[in-house]
Amino acid sequence: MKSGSVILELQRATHATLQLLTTELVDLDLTASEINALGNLADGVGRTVSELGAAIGTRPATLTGILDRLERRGLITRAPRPGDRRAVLITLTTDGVRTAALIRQTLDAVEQRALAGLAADVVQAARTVLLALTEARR
Amino acid sequence: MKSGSVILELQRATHATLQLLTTELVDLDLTASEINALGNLADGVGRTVSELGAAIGTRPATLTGILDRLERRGLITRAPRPGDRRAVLITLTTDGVRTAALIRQTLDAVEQRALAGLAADVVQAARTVLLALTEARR
DNA sequence: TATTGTTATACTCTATAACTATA
DNA sequence: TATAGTTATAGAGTATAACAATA
Repeated sequence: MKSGSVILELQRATHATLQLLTTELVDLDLTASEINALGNLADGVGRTVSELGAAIGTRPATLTGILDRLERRGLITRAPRPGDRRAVLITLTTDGVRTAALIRQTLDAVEQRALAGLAADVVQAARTVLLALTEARR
Repeated sequence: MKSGSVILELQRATHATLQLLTTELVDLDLTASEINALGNLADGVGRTVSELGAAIGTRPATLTGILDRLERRGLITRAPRPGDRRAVLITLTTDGVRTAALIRQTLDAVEQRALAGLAADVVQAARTVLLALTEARR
Protein backbone atom coordinates (compact mmCIF):
# COMPACT_ATOMS: atom_id res chain seq x y z
CA MET A 1 0.00 0.00 0.00
CA LYS A 2 0.86 3.65 0.45
CA SER A 3 2.01 4.10 -3.10
CA GLY A 4 1.09 7.56 -4.34
CA SER A 5 0.76 10.93 -2.70
CA VAL A 6 -2.43 11.71 -0.81
CA ILE A 7 -2.26 15.26 -2.14
CA LEU A 8 -2.14 14.11 -5.76
CA GLU A 9 -5.04 11.74 -5.09
CA LEU A 10 -6.87 14.65 -3.50
CA GLN A 11 -6.53 16.78 -6.60
CA ARG A 12 -7.61 13.90 -8.78
CA ALA A 13 -10.75 13.36 -6.72
CA THR A 14 -11.53 17.07 -6.75
CA HIS A 15 -11.29 17.33 -10.52
CA ALA A 16 -13.39 14.20 -11.01
CA THR A 17 -16.20 15.25 -8.67
CA LEU A 18 -16.17 18.81 -9.97
CA GLN A 19 -16.57 17.60 -13.51
CA LEU A 20 -19.35 15.23 -12.53
CA LEU A 21 -21.13 18.01 -10.65
CA THR A 22 -21.01 20.55 -13.45
CA THR A 23 -22.24 17.84 -15.83
CA GLU A 24 -25.21 16.98 -13.62
CA LEU A 25 -25.98 20.66 -13.07
CA VAL A 26 -25.38 21.74 -16.66
CA ASP A 27 -28.93 23.12 -16.88
CA LEU A 28 -28.08 25.73 -14.25
CA ASP A 29 -25.35 27.12 -16.52
CA LEU A 30 -23.00 27.81 -13.61
CA THR A 31 -19.23 27.44 -13.41
CA ALA A 32 -17.55 25.21 -10.84
CA SER A 33 -16.66 28.21 -8.68
CA GLU A 34 -20.17 29.56 -8.79
CA ILE A 35 -21.52 26.15 -7.78
CA ASN A 36 -18.95 25.99 -5.00
CA ALA A 37 -19.92 29.43 -3.72
CA LEU A 38 -23.65 28.67 -3.73
CA GLY A 39 -23.03 25.27 -2.16
CA ASN A 40 -21.27 26.97 0.74
CA LEU A 41 -24.04 29.53 1.12
CA ALA A 42 -26.76 26.88 1.02
CA ASP A 43 -27.18 26.79 4.80
CA GLY A 44 -28.79 30.22 4.58
CA VAL A 45 -26.21 31.92 6.76
CA GLY A 46 -24.92 35.21 5.35
CA ARG A 47 -21.17 35.49 4.88
CA THR A 48 -18.75 38.30 4.12
CA VAL A 49 -16.56 38.17 1.05
CA SER A 50 -13.56 37.21 3.20
CA GLU A 51 -15.43 34.44 4.99
CA LEU A 52 -16.76 32.94 1.78
CA GLY A 53 -13.34 33.27 0.17
CA ALA A 54 -11.78 31.33 3.03
CA ALA A 55 -14.44 28.63 2.71
CA ILE A 56 -14.01 28.07 -1.01
CA GLY A 57 -10.31 28.90 -1.24
CA THR A 58 -10.43 31.95 -3.47
CA ARG A 59 -9.05 35.41 -2.86
CA PRO A 60 -11.37 38.41 -2.49
CA ALA A 61 -10.23 39.79 -5.85
CA THR A 62 -11.26 36.57 -7.56
CA LEU A 63 -14.49 36.33 -5.64
CA THR A 64 -15.57 39.76 -6.82
CA GLY A 65 -16.03 38.51 -10.38
CA ILE A 66 -17.84 35.37 -9.27
CA LEU A 67 -20.18 37.38 -7.06
CA ASP A 68 -20.76 39.91 -9.86
CA ARG A 69 -22.19 37.16 -12.05
CA LEU A 70 -24.25 35.60 -9.26
CA GLU A 71 -25.64 39.02 -8.37
CA ARG A 72 -26.42 39.89 -11.99
CA ARG A 73 -28.35 36.64 -12.24
CA GLY A 74 -30.32 37.48 -9.15
CA LEU A 75 -29.03 34.63 -7.00
CA ILE A 76 -27.33 36.71 -4.29
CA THR A 77 -27.42 40.20 -2.86
CA ARG A 78 -24.57 42.27 -1.45
CA ALA A 79 -25.04 44.71 1.41
CA PRO A 80 -22.74 46.46 3.86
CA ARG A 81 -22.57 44.54 7.12
CA PRO A 82 -24.19 46.30 10.04
CA GLY A 83 -21.54 47.26 12.55
CA ASP A 84 -18.72 47.36 10.00
CA ARG A 85 -19.66 49.01 6.77
CA ARG A 86 -16.37 48.03 5.12
CA ALA A 87 -17.44 44.39 5.05
CA VAL A 88 -19.91 43.12 2.47
CA LEU A 89 -22.49 40.59 3.57
CA ILE A 90 -23.54 38.09 0.93
CA THR A 91 -27.03 36.66 1.17
CA LEU A 92 -28.99 34.30 -1.05
CA THR A 93 -32.10 35.64 -2.76
CA THR A 94 -35.23 33.50 -2.99
CA ASP A 95 -34.01 32.24 -6.36
CA GLY A 96 -30.58 31.72 -4.84
CA VAL A 97 -32.01 29.63 -2.02
CA ARG A 98 -33.77 27.41 -4.54
CA THR A 99 -30.65 27.02 -6.69
CA ALA A 100 -28.41 26.39 -3.70
CA ALA A 101 -30.80 23.74 -2.41
CA LEU A 102 -30.65 21.97 -5.76
CA ILE A 103 -26.87 22.11 -5.66
CA ARG A 104 -26.72 20.63 -2.17
CA GLN A 105 -29.17 17.96 -3.21
CA THR A 106 -27.01 17.01 -6.19
CA LEU A 107 -23.87 17.22 -4.07
CA ASP A 108 -25.35 14.83 -1.54
CA ALA A 109 -26.61 12.48 -4.24
CA VAL A 110 -23.20 12.26 -5.91
CA GLU A 111 -21.60 11.72 -2.55
CA GLN A 112 -24.02 8.99 -1.48
CA ARG A 113 -23.69 7.22 -4.80
CA ALA A 114 -19.88 7.33 -4.70
CA LEU A 115 -19.54 6.32 -1.07
CA ALA A 116 -22.43 3.86 -0.90
CA GLY A 117 -20.25 0.84 -0.26
CA LEU A 118 -18.12 2.40 2.46
CA ALA A 119 -18.53 2.18 6.22
CA ALA A 120 -19.45 5.33 8.12
CA ASP A 121 -16.22 5.38 10.10
CA VAL A 122 -14.18 5.21 6.90
CA VAL A 123 -15.95 8.32 5.62
CA GLN A 124 -15.50 9.98 8.99
CA ALA A 125 -11.78 9.23 8.87
CA ALA A 126 -11.62 10.87 5.46
CA ARG A 127 -13.21 14.01 6.92
CA THR A 128 -10.53 14.09 9.59
CA VAL A 129 -7.77 13.88 6.97
CA LEU A 130 -9.39 16.53 4.77
CA LEU A 131 -9.62 18.88 7.73
CA ALA A 132 -5.97 18.26 8.65
CA LEU A 133 -4.90 19.02 5.07
CA THR A 134 -7.07 22.15 5.00
CA GLU A 135 -5.36 23.43 8.10
CA ALA A 136 -1.84 22.54 6.99
CA ARG A 137 0.68 25.30 7.58
CA ARG A 138 4.32 25.55 6.66
CA MET B 1 -20.80 15.12 13.40
CA LYS B 2 -21.45 14.74 9.70
CA SER B 3 -22.40 18.32 9.17
CA GLY B 4 -21.04 19.52 5.84
CA SER B 5 -20.56 17.92 2.49
CA VAL B 6 -17.50 15.75 1.93
CA ILE B 7 -17.20 17.16 -1.57
CA LEU B 8 -17.12 20.75 -0.32
CA GLU B 9 -14.53 19.77 2.28
CA LEU B 10 -12.58 18.07 -0.48
CA GLN B 11 -12.44 21.25 -2.55
CA ARG B 12 -11.44 23.26 0.49
CA ALA B 13 -8.57 20.89 1.25
CA THR B 14 -7.43 20.94 -2.37
CA HIS B 15 -7.32 24.72 -2.52
CA ALA B 16 -5.47 24.94 0.78
CA THR B 17 -2.80 22.36 -0.08
CA LEU B 18 -2.38 23.74 -3.58
CA GLN B 19 -1.77 27.19 -2.23
CA LEU B 20 0.68 25.89 0.35
CA LEU B 21 2.53 23.93 -2.32
CA THR B 22 2.90 26.80 -4.77
CA THR B 23 4.09 28.96 -1.89
CA GLU B 24 6.76 26.48 -0.84
CA LEU B 25 7.81 25.94 -4.45
CA VAL B 26 7.65 29.59 -5.47
CA ASP B 27 11.32 29.49 -6.54
CA LEU B 28 10.45 27.03 -9.30
CA ASP B 29 8.09 29.58 -10.84
CA LEU B 30 5.55 26.93 -11.81
CA THR B 31 1.76 27.07 -11.75
CA ALA B 32 -0.35 24.61 -9.77
CA SER B 33 -1.19 22.63 -12.92
CA GLU B 34 2.44 22.45 -13.97
CA ILE B 35 3.39 21.22 -10.50
CA ASN B 36 0.57 18.70 -10.65
CA ALA B 37 1.70 17.42 -14.04
CA LEU B 38 5.34 17.06 -12.97
CA GLY B 39 4.31 15.46 -9.68
CA ASN B 40 2.44 12.80 -11.60
CA LEU B 41 5.36 12.20 -13.95
CA ALA B 42 7.83 11.99 -11.08
CA ASP B 43 7.90 8.19 -11.08
CA GLY B 44 9.83 8.32 -14.36
CA VAL B 45 7.18 6.47 -16.33
CA GLY B 46 6.30 8.09 -19.66
CA ARG B 47 2.64 8.91 -20.24
CA THR B 48 0.56 9.94 -23.21
CA VAL B 49 -1.36 13.21 -23.18
CA SER B 50 -4.60 11.34 -22.54
CA GLU B 51 -3.14 9.32 -19.68
CA LEU B 52 -1.64 12.34 -17.99
CA GLY B 53 -4.85 14.26 -18.54
CA ALA B 54 -6.83 11.54 -16.82
CA ALA B 55 -4.38 11.55 -13.90
CA ILE B 56 -4.53 15.27 -13.27
CA GLY B 57 -8.10 15.84 -14.40
CA THR B 58 -7.56 18.13 -17.36
CA ARG B 59 -8.66 17.71 -20.94
CA PRO B 60 -6.16 17.21 -23.74
CA ALA B 61 -6.89 20.68 -25.13
CA THR B 62 -5.97 22.23 -21.77
CA LEU B 63 -2.96 20.01 -21.31
CA THR B 64 -1.48 21.18 -24.61
CA GLY B 65 -0.81 24.64 -23.19
CA ILE B 66 0.61 23.31 -19.95
CA LEU B 67 2.92 20.93 -21.83
CA ASP B 68 3.97 23.72 -24.20
CA ARG B 69 5.37 25.69 -21.29
CA LEU B 70 7.02 22.69 -19.65
CA GLU B 71 8.61 21.76 -22.97
CA ARG B 72 9.78 25.32 -23.64
CA ARG B 73 11.46 25.29 -20.24
CA GLY B 74 13.21 22.03 -21.02
CA LEU B 75 11.47 19.95 -18.35
CA ILE B 76 9.71 17.47 -20.65
CA THR B 77 9.97 16.13 -24.18
CA ARG B 78 7.17 15.04 -26.51
CA ALA B 79 7.58 12.20 -29.01
CA PRO B 80 5.21 10.00 -30.99
CA ARG B 81 4.59 6.75 -29.17
CA PRO B 82 6.09 3.72 -30.90
CA GLY B 83 3.27 1.50 -32.11
CA ASP B 84 0.72 4.29 -32.33
CA ARG B 85 2.05 7.45 -33.87
CA ARG B 86 -1.15 9.35 -33.08
CA ALA B 87 -0.34 9.28 -29.37
CA VAL B 88 2.26 11.61 -27.87
CA LEU B 89 4.51 10.19 -25.18
CA ILE B 90 5.59 12.68 -22.52
CA THR B 91 8.91 12.07 -20.81
CA LEU B 92 10.86 14.03 -18.22
CA THR B 93 14.22 15.47 -19.24
CA THR B 94 17.18 15.35 -16.84
CA ASP B 95 16.17 18.78 -15.58
CA GLY B 96 12.58 17.58 -15.38
CA VAL B 97 13.55 14.58 -13.27
CA ARG B 98 15.35 16.86 -10.84
CA THR B 99 12.42 19.29 -10.62
CA ALA B 100 9.86 16.50 -10.28
CA ALA B 101 11.89 14.94 -7.48
CA LEU B 102 11.91 18.24 -5.61
CA ILE B 103 8.15 18.51 -6.08
CA ARG B 104 7.55 15.00 -4.73
CA GLN B 105 9.84 15.75 -1.81
CA THR B 106 7.88 18.90 -0.96
CA LEU B 107 4.60 17.10 -1.52
CA ASP B 108 5.61 14.37 0.92
CA ALA B 109 6.88 16.88 3.45
CA VAL B 110 3.64 18.88 3.42
CA GLU B 111 1.69 15.67 3.72
CA GLN B 112 3.73 14.32 6.63
CA ARG B 113 3.54 17.59 8.45
CA ALA B 114 -0.22 17.87 7.99
CA LEU B 115 -1.00 14.27 8.86
CA ALA B 116 1.61 13.78 11.57
CA GLY B 117 -0.88 13.26 14.37
CA LEU B 118 -3.11 10.81 12.53
CA ALA B 119 -3.11 7.03 12.68
CA ALA B 120 -2.08 5.13 9.57
CA ASP B 121 -5.45 3.47 9.15
CA VAL B 122 -7.18 6.85 9.23
CA VAL B 123 -5.02 8.02 6.34
CA GLN B 124 -5.63 4.75 4.54
CA ALA B 125 -9.37 5.21 4.95
CA ALA B 126 -9.06 8.65 3.40
CA ARG B 127 -7.30 7.12 0.38
CA THR B 128 -10.20 4.72 -0.02
CA VAL B 129 -12.71 7.57 0.01
CA LEU B 130 -10.66 9.67 -2.41
CA LEU B 131 -10.47 6.75 -4.82
CA ALA B 132 -14.22 6.16 -4.57
CA LEU B 133 -14.89 9.84 -5.32
CA THR B 134 -12.44 9.78 -8.23
CA GLU B 135 -14.30 6.89 -9.77
CA ALA B 136 -17.77 8.29 -9.16
CA ARG B 137 -20.03 8.03 -12.19
CA ARG B 138 -23.53 9.25 -12.76
C1' DT C 1 -14.62 5.92 -39.81
C1' DA C 2 -12.63 6.45 -35.26
C1' DT C 3 -9.04 8.17 -32.32
C1' DT C 4 -5.05 11.29 -30.64
C1' DG C 5 -3.61 15.47 -30.11
C1' DT C 6 -3.45 20.44 -31.54
C1' DT C 7 -5.52 24.84 -32.73
C1' DA C 8 -8.95 28.59 -32.30
C1' DT C 9 -12.16 31.15 -29.68
C1' DA C 10 -14.35 33.02 -25.92
C1' DC C 11 -14.85 33.13 -21.17
C1' DT C 12 -13.44 32.23 -16.36
C1' DC C 13 -9.96 31.93 -12.73
C1' DT C 14 -5.75 33.62 -10.74
C1' DA C 15 -2.09 36.66 -8.65
C1' DT C 16 -0.55 41.09 -7.78
C1' DA C 17 -0.81 45.77 -6.96
C1' DA C 18 -3.26 50.08 -6.77
C1' DC C 19 -7.39 52.12 -5.27
C1' DT C 20 -11.82 53.55 -2.39
C1' DA C 21 -14.39 53.53 1.77
C1' DT C 22 -14.66 52.70 6.07
C1' DA C 23 -12.51 51.84 10.76
C1' DT D 1 -2.72 53.56 9.87
C1' DA D 2 -5.07 49.35 9.06
C1' DT D 3 -8.72 46.61 7.04
C1' DA D 4 -12.58 45.07 3.54
C1' DG D 5 -13.58 44.96 -0.81
C1' DT D 6 -13.13 46.47 -5.72
C1' DT D 7 -10.70 47.51 -9.95
C1' DA D 8 -7.03 46.87 -13.40
C1' DT D 9 -3.90 44.08 -15.79
C1' DA D 10 -1.74 40.18 -17.55
C1' DG D 11 -1.33 35.42 -17.68
C1' DA D 12 -3.22 30.71 -17.05
C1' DG D 13 -7.14 27.26 -16.99
C1' DT D 14 -11.53 25.81 -19.17
C1' DA D 15 -15.07 24.08 -22.58
C1' DT D 16 -16.28 23.49 -27.11
C1' DA D 17 -15.77 22.76 -31.78
C1' DA D 18 -12.97 22.27 -35.87
C1' DC D 19 -8.86 20.33 -37.69
C1' DA D 20 -4.61 17.27 -39.16
C1' DA D 21 -2.39 12.99 -38.74
C1' DT D 22 -2.68 8.34 -37.90
C1' DA D 23 -5.14 4.06 -37.17
